[in-house]
Amino acid sequence: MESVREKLQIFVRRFGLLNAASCDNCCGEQVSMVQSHILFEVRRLQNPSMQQIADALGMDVTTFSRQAKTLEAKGLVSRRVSADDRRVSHLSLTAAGEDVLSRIDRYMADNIERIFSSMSAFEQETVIRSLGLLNDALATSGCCGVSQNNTVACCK
Amino acid sequence: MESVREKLQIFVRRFGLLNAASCDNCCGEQVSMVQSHILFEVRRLQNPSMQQIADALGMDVTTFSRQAKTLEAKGLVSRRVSADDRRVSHLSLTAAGEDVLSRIDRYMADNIERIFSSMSAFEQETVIRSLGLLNDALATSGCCGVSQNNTVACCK
DNA sequence: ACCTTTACTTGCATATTGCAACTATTTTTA
DNA sequence: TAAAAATAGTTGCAATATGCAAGTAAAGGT
Repeated sequence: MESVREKLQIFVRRFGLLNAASCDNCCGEQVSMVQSHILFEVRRLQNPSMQQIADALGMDVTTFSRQAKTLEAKGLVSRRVSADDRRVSHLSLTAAGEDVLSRIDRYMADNIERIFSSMSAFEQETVIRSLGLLNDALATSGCCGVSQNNTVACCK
Repeated sequence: MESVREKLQIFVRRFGLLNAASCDNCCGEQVSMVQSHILFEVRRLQNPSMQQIADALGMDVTTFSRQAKTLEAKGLVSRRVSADDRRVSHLSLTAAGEDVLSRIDRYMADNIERIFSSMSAFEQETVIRSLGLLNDALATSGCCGVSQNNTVACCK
């Protein structure tokens, strides 16, 4: 029998690969997979600081700093120093950045649609509800991305 | 409203982080995250060839070759040349490898239990069934890990 | 004013990755 | 059956990603 862990592991891996394929196929050399995750989060959390994004992605701020610089150089994000606190920089998508991200969106949406198309309407709804449940449970349990000092890395 | 894509993306990222934490927390310097995925697959596909594992993980064979060498050097997997075809090497877990993997298993199982504990029995069952549905749908759709030449990378 | 904390950046050393090119072993084919 | 093509896996190499330690600069606390 397949364990829950196994199901999760395999699902996550497959979706990760889909994600990678998405970067490759619709914006080729433009962005790497981490970079597409960054674009995704910049849009999701509106006007986030560097630290916020790094936390959301569970990545080291120093690594993030460099990736942000790269994305800025590519003209996909822009940076604005906060008026309140001049230490913090807020990132936002440029028009080009939004464009890249929406191409990725479209690719993912197509694939998700194809994936879901093999299910009945009822199944689809069940699956979507389950994903919501899982996300809530993950956020509540606070056990993802917990580092040794017990700081939660990602579950905002 | 949160889109399905958003739900999936976030869930996958969180689980990925949990996975990373799992490597860190229970076998620290021992194995990286990709390496734990490799151990996982070596066990799952019994006596797989190099190519098979690389395919399952959607990774380049050359990268895999090096990772395999590292894991062998660490004494976590062992390699046996096939009798049928002396080009292929089959990998298997050593006792040490099984040990590491089962520590990761335990860590993951604990976390998964904690995550699921906030749900009702009914919800748990729904979620687990949904994961099965999703995996089947992903495998059927053949859209994960499809590279430019249309070869499916992972959905065996 | 001084000390501490916070946000972010850089130096450095290491690890990961993919492509092209290589060896070794089948398999095909002419 | 000998030569050609395909397959499994390995290296060279150059690019990229990563994390830690140490730095700068700006707030905040006392």
